[in-house]
Amino acid sequence: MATTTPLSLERAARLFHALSDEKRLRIVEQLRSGERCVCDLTGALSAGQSLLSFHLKTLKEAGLVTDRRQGRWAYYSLNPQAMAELEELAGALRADAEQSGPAHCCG
Amino acid sequence: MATTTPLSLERAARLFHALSDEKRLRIVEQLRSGERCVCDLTGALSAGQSLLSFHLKTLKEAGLVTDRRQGRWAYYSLNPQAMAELEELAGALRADAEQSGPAHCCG
DNA sequence: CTGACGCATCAACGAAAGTTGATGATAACC
DNA sequence: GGTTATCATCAACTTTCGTTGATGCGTCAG
Repeated sequence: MATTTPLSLERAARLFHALSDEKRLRIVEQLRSGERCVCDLTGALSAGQSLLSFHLKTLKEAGLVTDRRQGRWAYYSLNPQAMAELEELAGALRADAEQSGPAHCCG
Repeated sequence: MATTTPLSLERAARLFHALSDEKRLRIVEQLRSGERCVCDLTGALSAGQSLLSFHLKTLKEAGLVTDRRQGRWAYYSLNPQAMAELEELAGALRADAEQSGPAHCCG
């Protein structure tokens, strides 16, 4: 069996928080099909450029996206490693196979 | 190929938000090994009873946990269905296999 | 019936997050 | 060199969230 990763709750909270906003999820949805520049995203989400920068920064600080500068454009794309980490995390939160019964309360 | 689920971003944001707090993650961690009453959790997290009720309500409203009343105790446990939904969601957010290339910006 | 226990709910507060508009930095175009 | 386009950053504001202590409700024990 694979040794379960340390499962840092602080890290987990950061990842989940970055995905806890609908606009950021829409950004991720856009990036699934490849990298996008900010101006593309403002169009797709019909949101202000300033707001997009804010959300992209949040996603970037969580490690979920990476950015690449080319000319005057900034291209953002998903970080596959972080997405894998997320999926692994979701699996790690599931209930144990062996339950410890209803248990005597406040023991 | 499997048809991708509707993937409601509103629902996804709700789930992720419920898990975006470290204390709530600690609650989930506790519940992985079976149901617990509130007084057990206050001990495990060394947090006030009022605060626990607040976080448990957040988790419950997101559908991640269920509660059962017995006598004067309230037992909380994980909702396996929601945990599965979470894992499925994490998988659905990964990048597509076929990328649409760097793309011409602002097309 | 009375008092103690377990829990939810409420009000109040401070902290953090989301939003908007303005400003500034860098790169391209004329 | 001056102008325009793309994007990041900042200040200011509003909303939401997390936290605490007090209050209320139901349940068990004496």
